[in-house]
Amino acid sequence: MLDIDAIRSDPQRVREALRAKGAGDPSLVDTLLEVDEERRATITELQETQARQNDLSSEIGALKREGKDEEAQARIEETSRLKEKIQELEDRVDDVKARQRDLLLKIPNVPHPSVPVGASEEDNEVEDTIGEKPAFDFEPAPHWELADTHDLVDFERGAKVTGSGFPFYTGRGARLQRALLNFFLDRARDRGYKEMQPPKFINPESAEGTGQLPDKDDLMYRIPRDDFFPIPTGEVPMTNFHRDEILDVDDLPLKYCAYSPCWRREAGSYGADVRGLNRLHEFDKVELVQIVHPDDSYRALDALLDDAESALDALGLPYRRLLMCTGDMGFTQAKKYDLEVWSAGQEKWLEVSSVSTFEAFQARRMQIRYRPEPEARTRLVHTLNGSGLAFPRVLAALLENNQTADGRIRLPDPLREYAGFDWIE
RNA sequence: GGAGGGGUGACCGAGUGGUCGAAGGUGCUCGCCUGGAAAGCGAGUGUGCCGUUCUACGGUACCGAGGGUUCGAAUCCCUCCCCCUCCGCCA
Repeated sequence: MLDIDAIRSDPQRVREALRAKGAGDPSLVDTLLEVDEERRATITELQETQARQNDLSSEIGALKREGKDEEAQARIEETSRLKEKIQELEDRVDDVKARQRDLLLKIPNVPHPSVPVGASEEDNEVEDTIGEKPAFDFEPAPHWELADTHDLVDFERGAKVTGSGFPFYTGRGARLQRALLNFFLDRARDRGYKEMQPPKFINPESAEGTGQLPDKDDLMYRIPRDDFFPIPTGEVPMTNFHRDEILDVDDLPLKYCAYSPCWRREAGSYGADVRGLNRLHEFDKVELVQIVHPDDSYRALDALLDDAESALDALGLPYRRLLMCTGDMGFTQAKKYDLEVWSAGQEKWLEVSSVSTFEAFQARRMQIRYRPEPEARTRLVHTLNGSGLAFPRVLAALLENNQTADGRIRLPDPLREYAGFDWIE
C-alpha cells in the first residue's frame, strides 16, 4: 500500500507506475484523489460536530453538579439532535474510508528508477551469468528420469495419496532434502540471520500484510472452517512477525531465516514446465527476511542477493541473475531479482530464488515502524526477502548437472557431509 | 471441549458513569548537582487521523475487537478474539 499523502503530492509518479507495471487504469489515481478529498472533508465535519457535543456534555456535567437541572436539560436536548448527525457522519466516514482503502489496495508499488521498463519476461535484463554450464559427451537425462532410476522421488504415489504436485521424496532423495535444509540454514545463520520456525498457517490479516490478499487470493490454499491459509512462502509469517509493532532503531536491521514448506495452488499454470520437480503444489524452501532502516534498503537488497547467490556458488551450480522489468516484477515489489539455475538435462534455466525489496509498501500495510530517535515521530521500516533457496529445482539441477556417463550422480563437496554420502549410484 | 480468572501507554500497575489519554512507579530524553559516576532534584516523554501553520499548536478518535445503553463509557450490557489456572482429550 502506498502513502496517500505521497500520492496526493505526486500523482503522476503513481500513474506512471500503474502504466509501467501494466497493473491497471491510471485513472484509478484520479478516482482515489476524489475519494480522498471526500474523506477528509467528511472527517472534518464529523470532528467539528463531535467537538460541539463534547463541549455540551462537559457543560451538562458541570450544571448537574451545581444543581441547575433546567439549564442542563436544554443542552441534553441539543446533544440528542447532534447524536443523529454524528451517527450519520460516522457511517459516511466509515464508508468513504473503506472505498479509499479498496482503491489503495489496487495500486501497486512504484518501481525503483533503476528498474527497466518492460511489458513481460522478455524485457527482463540478464545482468550476469555465473559459472560454466557442464559439458557432456552423452545426452544428459532430465531429473525425473534420474530420480526414477535411483528411487529418489515418487511422483505417482504422491499423486495417489494427495494429488499431482505433491511428491514423496524417498531414500537418498529424502536425505538430500534434509541435507539441503541444514546446509542452507547453517549458511544463513553464519551470515547473520536469526533462525526461526514459523507457523505454517496464517490468518487473513497476515496474508493482507505481505500482499497475498486481496490481489493474489487464488495463489493460496484455504482452510475455510478456521479461516486459515497454508503459507505460500515463509515470507508471510516471518514478515508479519513484527506486524503492528514499533521497533527499537538499534535493533535494525532484523535478519531472519527459516525453513518452511510452501503450498501453492498454481491454478491455470499447467503447461510444458510442470514435469518432475519443476512446479509443485508443495515444496520446501529456506527463506531470508530483512527488516531494515529505509536508508539501508538498497544496500540490504545487494547483500541479500549475495547471500542467495553464494549458496549457488557453494554448490557449484551455474546460474544467471535477472533484473526483473516493471511488467514482470509483481504488485508489491519496488525492485526484484530472480536467480535461475541451469538445468542440463532439460537445457533450460529454472528459477530458484527471487530477491526483492518492498520499500515501505508491506510495512505500511503491517504498520511496522521504528522511532529514529527518542521522542521523534515514528517512521515505517523497509522490508525485503529472498529465497535462499527453493529445494526442488536446486535438487533437479544438482541431479542433472552432476550426472556421469555411467548413470551415477556426484554430490558437490559441501553437501557430502550433510547428506552422509558422496555419490548416488 | 468444560469451569474459573484476566486483557489499560515501551514496561509494571491504579482507575465501576462526567473535570480520564488515563494516578503512581519503572524505563527513556534533557537540565541541575559531581573531578567523573551513582544516588538525589526538576522538566519532558503514547499512536493514528483532520485542520491550521509551517512545525508548534488546535481538534478528534483510540484503555483486546466489534456492537449496544446513555446527554456523556476505560468504567454498565451483548457478541467475538486472545492470555493464564484447573479438569478432560491428545503428538
